Amino acid sequence: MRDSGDQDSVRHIVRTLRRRIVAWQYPPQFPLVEEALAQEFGLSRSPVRQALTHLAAEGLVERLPRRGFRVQQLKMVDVEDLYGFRLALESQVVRALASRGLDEQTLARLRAPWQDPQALASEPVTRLAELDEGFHLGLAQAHGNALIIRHLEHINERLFAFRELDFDGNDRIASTCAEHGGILEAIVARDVALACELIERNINSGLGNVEDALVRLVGRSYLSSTHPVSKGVSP
Amino acid sequence: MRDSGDQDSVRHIVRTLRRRIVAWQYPPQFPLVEEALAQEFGLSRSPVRQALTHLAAEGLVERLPRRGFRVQQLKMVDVEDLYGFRLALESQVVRALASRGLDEQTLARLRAPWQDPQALASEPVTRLAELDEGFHLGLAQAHGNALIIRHLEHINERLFAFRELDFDGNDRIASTCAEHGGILEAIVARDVALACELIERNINSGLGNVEDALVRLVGRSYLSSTHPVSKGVSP
DNA sequence: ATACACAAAATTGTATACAACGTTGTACGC
DNA sequence: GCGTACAACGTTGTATACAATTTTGTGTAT
Repeated sequence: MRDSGDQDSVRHIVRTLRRRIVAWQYPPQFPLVEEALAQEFGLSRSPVRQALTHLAAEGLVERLPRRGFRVQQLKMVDVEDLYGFRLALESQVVRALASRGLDEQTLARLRAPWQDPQALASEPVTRLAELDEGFHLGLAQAHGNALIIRHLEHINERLFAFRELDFDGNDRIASTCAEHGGILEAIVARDVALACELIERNINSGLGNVEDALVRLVGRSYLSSTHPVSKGVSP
Repeated sequence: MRDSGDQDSVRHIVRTLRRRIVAWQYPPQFPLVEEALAQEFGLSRSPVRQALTHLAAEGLVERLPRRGFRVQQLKMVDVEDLYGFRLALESQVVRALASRGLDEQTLARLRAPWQDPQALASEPVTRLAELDEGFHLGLAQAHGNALIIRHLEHINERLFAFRELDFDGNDRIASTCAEHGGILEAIVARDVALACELIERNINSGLGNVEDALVRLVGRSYLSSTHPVSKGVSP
């Protein structure tokens, strides 16, 4: 019976810790002590240390020279940077697709889930978030740049805790359908500028929703540090 | 006398190995054996292993489950993906800058090195590559997205071996001056579409040059898309 | 009470030991 | 000669030990 995995327990630790961190199961700045984690996973410090090194390279934890690893707190400015990064990648994808076209089959596959807003209304929020991720990732896969695809996946993982906030309001479903449909239309019409404009609006509305939802949900206290969550109250 | 560094030997190993790998001092697929590296650096396997884990996360080496680390070969398709990735980031940067403007001071600093093509002609190629990197990074810093900045820096490191190939031809200097000047002009004129178009042309010409230079230098066999870099003649 | 000095505890960084696994070379059977 | 079984070797994966350093706690002097 293979207990912890036939190949690598490091991967298991990485995955588990990553899921916990992005789901905010640790408070920000929480110190991840090697020995404690080793004991919890029933392993020694060696694989734990490797996992933490990996997570540090991913940016999920920070490593202080002789003081160990701490969970990296996502500040509001980080969320904004992530969305800006995502916007850069996706607008490039959409621009390229609009300029070189999209085959029927891919188009149909991307369009399918967003044809019927009525049906989507009864889906659970998690499912909506998955479909949304699938749409954006599908565009990137149609584009084909492996690096961009990988980074988009990573962004999705990093924003895991926020993905459901995007679909908070009910009217968000209808507008998402409209936006996705519009983007595909613009691509098919080979209208580069329009497609770019629409994806930008789509992503920015997502960011706006997340920001609003955050302020509403957790208040300004949780994510504040350098840049407070609030958009407006500067001295 | 601090021998290997006051804080972390891992960083030293990472930096050293990274420099070697991007400078092609190892043949592709070269196996990086922990014990051998440990002996070379005068350390034990633990820090070496951490360094390799880090490099694997960066994509510079690949890790085979129970068979260790090997240097990841840059195939032509990877170079293309890197340039595509870079294009995504930079065109977003330029678009944002063009739509919100650029202050005089930054503008002057970015423009300065490219005013006088004559003077540049006498600079060594390495210096030209540095200036070029400085221009593109400067734009990103003016934009301000920390993630984008970090990724651009990483791309530059990854493409280290190619950076001088870009300035192979002599007329490349003049055209680079023209292109950079044009980009800044478009930003100042708030012409988003033009700025985007120009940065795309600039980056793509860079990719083209690198591809041409590669084919000229090492032959098409070296970096062929599917094939690993094997110096030996294939059957 | 506060500040400083110093010792004790906790934690990281590194080294080493050992077991599990993969690879390679060789001998044997066909 | 060719293919397979098996042993010897090399390498990774994990555990553990020890040293260096930071943090914490305590006692004393001001």
